Amino acid sequence: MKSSEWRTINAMTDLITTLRGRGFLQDLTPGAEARLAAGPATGYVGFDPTADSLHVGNLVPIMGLAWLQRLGGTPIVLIGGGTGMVGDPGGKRTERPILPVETIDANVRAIEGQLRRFVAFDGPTAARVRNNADWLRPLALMDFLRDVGKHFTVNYMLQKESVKARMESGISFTEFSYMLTQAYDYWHLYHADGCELQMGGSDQWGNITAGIELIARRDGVQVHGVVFPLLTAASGAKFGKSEGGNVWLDPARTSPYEFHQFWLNTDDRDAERFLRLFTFLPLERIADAVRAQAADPAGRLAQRLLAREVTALVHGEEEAARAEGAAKSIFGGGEAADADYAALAATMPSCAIASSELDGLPLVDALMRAGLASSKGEARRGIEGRGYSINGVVETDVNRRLAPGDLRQGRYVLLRKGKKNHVMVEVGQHE
RNA sequence: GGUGGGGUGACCGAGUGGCUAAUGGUAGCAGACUGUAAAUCUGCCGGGCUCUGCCCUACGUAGGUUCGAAUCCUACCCCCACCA
Repeated sequence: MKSSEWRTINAMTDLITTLRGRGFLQDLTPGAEARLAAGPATGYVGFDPTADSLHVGNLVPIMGLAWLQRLGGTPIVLIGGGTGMVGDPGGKRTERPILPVETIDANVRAIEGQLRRFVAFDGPTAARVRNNADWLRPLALMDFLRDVGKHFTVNYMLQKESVKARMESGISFTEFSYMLTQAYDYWHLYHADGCELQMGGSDQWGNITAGIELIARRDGVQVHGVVFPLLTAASGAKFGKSEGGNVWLDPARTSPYEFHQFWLNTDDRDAERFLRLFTFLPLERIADAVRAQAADPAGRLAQRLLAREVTALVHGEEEAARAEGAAKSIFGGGEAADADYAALAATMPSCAIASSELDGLPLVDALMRAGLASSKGEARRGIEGRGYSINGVVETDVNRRLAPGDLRQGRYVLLRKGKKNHVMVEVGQHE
């Protein structure tokens, strides 16, 4: 993000205006707008520590927090190290597995690191990280029942969509109680950090309002909530999936190249919406890009801009440029020039193979190693269906074996599945 | 606790003794067409192999009947509905 594009506006009233203008506002509690117009607030968003990395599906709330800070507020990142042990019934059709405590703790640390790319941890509105394990795990059951449970009727809880949706398939008492633990989080952050705003996906509405309810009852204070729309791609597919897997922020899970490709492949119908949600670009700049896109759809300028910006935001300018260069080299037509191979290897998914193994390695095995096939049978069928290529040349021989002659730059072989999935096989110097 | 219904591949959902690795739909993957888009059409879609074929695993779990079982029997586990 270029510094010229950062806009620092102090009036907090702009938060709602900005969020609304960019499509973040699904719903907000009565009074939220007036409160935010009155001055900067401290607000929080919770993240589940169910994996050791956040994924693009988490980006909307992350951007929400970032805007909060840019417009004068203090962001709190709440990591659910305690609630992660319970599991939110919202959006889930079935009971969630409960993760071991050690796993959750490790995930908490990883996620915290990733969020540092989006919010500043210094300055007068420095972001704070809180882990609800700190107050939820020591919490005694009797205290919880008295201090939190007493303020809610089961009738109220049954009204919540997240619970209603599970009345058919069943819901455990543990997950039923989830909203109370989240309500308690809000109450705790209100007291410990003066937090007056909670943001989250629209599936969090019930949990957020439960927290507001708790604070109103115990303290007679009105706090606020804002929820973001849940994203679906125009095609109806789940947002944030690619090749059947999540698109992660962790470069070790999703390479910068793949990350860039994910955004580049955005449906035309989603491009504008995504530019507003996932970049800090001024709305006028986005409108320009959309106009250019309409004039020349094949140029896909909006997607290019989106991919460039989001990749830079998550992985840095350098990685974004590298991913863009790799895309150009691979999709520019023809086989990539020899000299490009080393550069491609730096940003694309890759897999290492010992030099002693390469000669004579069956292609089907190489494809498995590269993760481009989940079984040899699948690899064989794919080859027969003209779905795989080596260094840009379609391979149709099921019994094909790799040979030193396949190496480019002495150590690279580019395997491709379909049009878009590439893995750079890199031969190790040793062994 | 009682009565009834049910547990099939990623999901939904057929299938009531051999022709069933199991109909159909969705999702996914690949091919064609394109703009690395959408829509459409085509193929694939449990795993392995010495691959016009062969072998293994699979229809909640464990046994049993049978030449042969997802299909029949027994026990157990789990889910749902109604009643208590």
